[in-house]
Parts: sequence; structure tokens; C-alpha cells
Amino acid sequence: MAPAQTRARPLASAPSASSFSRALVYHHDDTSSPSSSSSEDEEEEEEEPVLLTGRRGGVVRGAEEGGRSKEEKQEEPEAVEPASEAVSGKKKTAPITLSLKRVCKVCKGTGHEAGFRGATYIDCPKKPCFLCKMPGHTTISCPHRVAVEHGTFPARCRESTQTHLDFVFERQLRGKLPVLKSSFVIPDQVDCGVVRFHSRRVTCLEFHPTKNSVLLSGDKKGQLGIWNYGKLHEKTIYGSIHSCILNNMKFNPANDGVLYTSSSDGTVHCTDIETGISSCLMDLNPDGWNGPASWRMFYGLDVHSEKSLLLVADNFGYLYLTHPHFCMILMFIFCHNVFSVDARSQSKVGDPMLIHKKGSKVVGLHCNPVQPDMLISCGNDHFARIWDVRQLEDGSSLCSLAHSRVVNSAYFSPLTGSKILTTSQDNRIRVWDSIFGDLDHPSREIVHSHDFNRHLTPFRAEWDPKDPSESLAVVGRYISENYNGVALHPIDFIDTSTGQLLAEVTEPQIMTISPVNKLHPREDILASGSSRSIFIWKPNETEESDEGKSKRKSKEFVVMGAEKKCKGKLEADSDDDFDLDSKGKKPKSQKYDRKKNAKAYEELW
DNA sequence: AAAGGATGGTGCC
DNA sequence: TGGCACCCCTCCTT
Repeated sequence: MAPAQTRARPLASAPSASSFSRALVYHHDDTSSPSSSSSEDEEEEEEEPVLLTGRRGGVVRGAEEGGRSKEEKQEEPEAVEPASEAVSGKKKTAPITLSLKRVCKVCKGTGHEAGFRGATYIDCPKKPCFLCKMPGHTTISCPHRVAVEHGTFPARCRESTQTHLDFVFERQLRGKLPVLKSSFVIPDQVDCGVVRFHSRRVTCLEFHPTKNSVLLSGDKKGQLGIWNYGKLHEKTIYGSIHSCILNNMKFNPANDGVLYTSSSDGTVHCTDIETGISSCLMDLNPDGWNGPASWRMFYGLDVHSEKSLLLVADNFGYLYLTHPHFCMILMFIFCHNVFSVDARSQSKVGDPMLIHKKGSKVVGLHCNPVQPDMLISCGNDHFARIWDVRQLEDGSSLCSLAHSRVVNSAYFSPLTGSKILTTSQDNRIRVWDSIFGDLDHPSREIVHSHDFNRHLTPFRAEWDPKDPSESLAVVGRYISENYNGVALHPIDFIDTSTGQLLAEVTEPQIMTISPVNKLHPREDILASGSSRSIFIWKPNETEESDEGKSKRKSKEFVVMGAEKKCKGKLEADSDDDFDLDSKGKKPKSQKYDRKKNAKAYEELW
């Protein structure tokens, strides 16, 4: 009954004054009193400062660059007279004044500075809010950040209710709909293990459909990891199936030993996960590399559960359908060395069909769990589109769900398929309800920080497959939060029916952003991919929430592969030559001091 | 310890 | 329509 335990989130601490080090060169008549220590946040004068970059050595370089002596640091910058050539381009008669002023690294303006102050990130006030993208405020004061419902727009459709349809729904459906779970079980403890065998960032995760403690993971290098988090020494790595980003994976619903994978190397593979024998079902670049403009990649992938139909989509807006069972037969033949054939020549690939704007990436495909002929696709043309697989033609989409930016993912709800959850790069998660809504508008928009960052795997909000009310969703958060002096990026659990943030789970081991999250289909387990690591979360079993202290019991973290070392009782494999380019070093400091951050966390507990 | 790089979407021309 | 500059709380290697 107890609601999910969440770590207390302290209010963002006020930024402490810090020293600023950039040196600016002003003309003397530009400003009379350049040192304006008391008016930090005031608008500075309109005059453009001239930023002198290093030509005059120590005189103008800031302390950060190490160019200033102690005396220079102590002297608050009043007026320095550099040689006239230092301000070449300016009239040599004009005396200039040096002033150390704060320069914002975001907008290059003065009078403020963006960046971390301790564990709190201060936004540039000249930019729109980093969270909701609206001007006039920053993330710290964003109404969507401090709102109880964590930035929710109420349903826009059916506001003026009481149509005939509503009465019908009310009388016939409402009573049959499952009541909202009284409490959600949130896996908020990393107790099973930490796996670091990927040498590049994790791009996708998938639980085995029948074996409860088997997880599959793909990475940016194309490597596929299969590991049993119940017995951590049982792991398998297939490194030669794909040569770059493994974008999506899906099990064959008819045979849980067979996995389909799509990759940016332009191939779709079908792999027997027991033997590792893999067969290429499709290759979009049979002629090899002819430059980036023509290289095709596979992104979205799903399997039609009833027709043994494989659906994949590429980065040019096309959808491909194929019947992979032919290839499975051929794989069997390969396995037994009966004879050699080229699987590609035998696989039945239909003509590709344009389902999104030509030339745009189709990043997600999902078949409706109840009516698998209903397909949803999403992509870089800012749309998610619903299709009937039986009647696929150009422009035959049943419905187009408009977004203001790229749509990272679109999923039907796992049980009834009546709701759709989309994640867009406009920092909003949307729920589209095909029963109580009309799909012209989302029934709910939830502001949530999952900005696009080219160096991260795109964030995708996912349903909890076990939630009978089909309302719980999990998604990683981009912006960090100040947790008693430590900057951490939590994983958020959101009740999409209300927009309420149910839990934000954090862990001191996880200093990095966790864009990839997968909830177990049967157990209360969360797998999250954060940078190159995978974490398995379980619900906190110690009910006492003595400010979280009881949570800090000793854990059996198991670190495998890349770091070549192991903590805890279980032994990591030592013969792991999988990760060649990792030296097992600890992460170095980031933009804010990560070591300090970690230390602060340790002290905190 | 600081610099650099990988790298995709966007908006402007 | 193509080319190109720009980017903001990354993360890892050199």
C-alpha cells in the first residue's frame, strides 16, 4: 500500500557566488565603473564589450586559463592599460579599461553566467526555459518543474463533455475499465547488479519473453549482449552481427530463441540467441559505402504477432515488410551445413513503401497488441502515424499524430492498445486516447526533460507492461537535479493518467543520464541503460524510509567486462576480450566535478 | 587537467 | 532544395 519510495528532493540550493575569471577589454569611455559586484543579475550596459583572447598573455587571460598571477587575482580589475596593439583595430588614442566580467558561455552575454554552481545548473536567462521551452523564465523557476503534477496540460479534447458518445462510454465502458492501481511498485534499488560490458553507449534493452532473468542489450557499436542477471557469470556477447548502432530488437513471438535486430549498418538480422548463428534478412547497402548521402540504415522494427511478418523502417522514410520464416528455415540449413545459399536471395521482401516524409528517419514501429494489423510509426518528420498493415498504400495512414518536433517513440498501450504514448524532442510526453479522445489532439501533454542530445541515445517513454490501468510510464530525465549537493539524473515514473511524477529514482553509482529504460513484462524490475552501463533495479524491500539510510545497505555490485574488475561476491569473467578500447579507468571529471559530486553523495549517506 | 571528438537535428540562406 | 553553421546540463579518450 505504501506509495513508491522516492528520494527526497531538496529545493534547488541558491547558487553561491563564485569567482569569475574572464577578462574583457573596454574602451575607457564605454563604462565608468566596470566592477559591478553588487549588481550581478542586473542588466549590464548596452555597450558591447570587446573580448580579448589571449594575445596579451597574462594581462588579459582569465584565471581559468592559468594566465594570472596571484596578485592579479586579488586585485579586482579596475583599470589596466595594455599596450595599444592589444586592441588593434581600435583607435590607439582611446584608453581602455580592463574589467573582469562574467561571460555567459551560452549566449556570450555579460552580467550572468550559465553552468553548474555546485550541483545546480543555472540556465542562461536570455534563453527560453530549457525544460518547457517557453521564454520568460529559466528551468529553476519553470512552473512545470515545481508543479505537483510535474507539468501537465489537461486534456484538450472533450473538455465540453457530454456528447452522446460520452454517455455511452460512461455507462458501458467506465465500469469495466480497471481501477487505477492503488499503489505502483517502483523498482528504485539497484540490487541485482551493474553490468559494464559494453564499450559504447547502450542503445536498446529487451527482456527475454519467457526466461525471467535474461536481458538483452544492444550498443552503439552493434554488439549484442545476452546476460542472466540472476547468475551474472552467465553472459554471452555477439559482437559480429552488426557493425554499428543496434537500433531496435524484437523477439520472434512464435519462437523465443530467435531475435530480430535492426541496425544503422543497413541490415536486419535474425539471430538464434542460443547458438549465435545469425542470418542477414535484408541489406540496404549491397554495394557498400558510397558516402553518407546514400548510406541507408534500419531503425524501426517490430514483428506482427499473427502473420509472422517482420516490419522494419529505414532512414529515408520507407517501410519494408518481410516474411522471415523463410530465413529461419534457411538458418536451420546453415546451422546443419546442408548446403550454402544466400539468405537474402530467398527472403521475401516486398516493395518498400514511403510512410513518412521522404528522406526522413522512421525511428519507431509498433504493432497494436490487440489488433496487430494496426501499426504505429514515428519519425523525424514530426509525426506519428497509424496504419492498417492490410491496406498499406502511399498516404493511406489512418491517422497522423502531429508533434512540434521529432518523435522519438510511439507505443500502443500494452494490454488494450487503446492508448498511445509518444515521446517527442519538444520535451513533452503525450498520451493519445483512442477511446476517450479523438486522436486529433493528445489527451494529455506532460512536460518532461528529455531533450535531444546527439551524443545520447534518444529518450523513449515506455509503458509499464504490468500495469492493468495502463497509466504508468517510465522515462529517463535529461536535466539533473540537486540531491543535497549532488547532481544526479533520475529515472522518472509518471502516472500518465494524471501527469503526476510518482517517483524519481536515483543511485549514487549512476552519475550519467539513463535514456534507455525497460520494465520487466512480469516482475517488478527495471533495466536501465546509462552510458555504457546497464543497471537492474528492484523495489526497495526495506520498508522503513529513515531518510533513505536503510537503503544504503551493502550491495553486490557486479561490474563485468569493460572495467576488468569485480566488486562483490560474484566473479566477473576474466577472459573477456570483448571490450578492447576500454582501459578500465574511472570516469574523469565532467563539466561539474564528478568526483566531488560522488564524494558529496557518499558523505550524504 | 584540458582539449578534442563523435555526431544528428534545426533553422537560415 | 542543399549547404552550412550552430548547439544547451555527454561522455570518454588522449
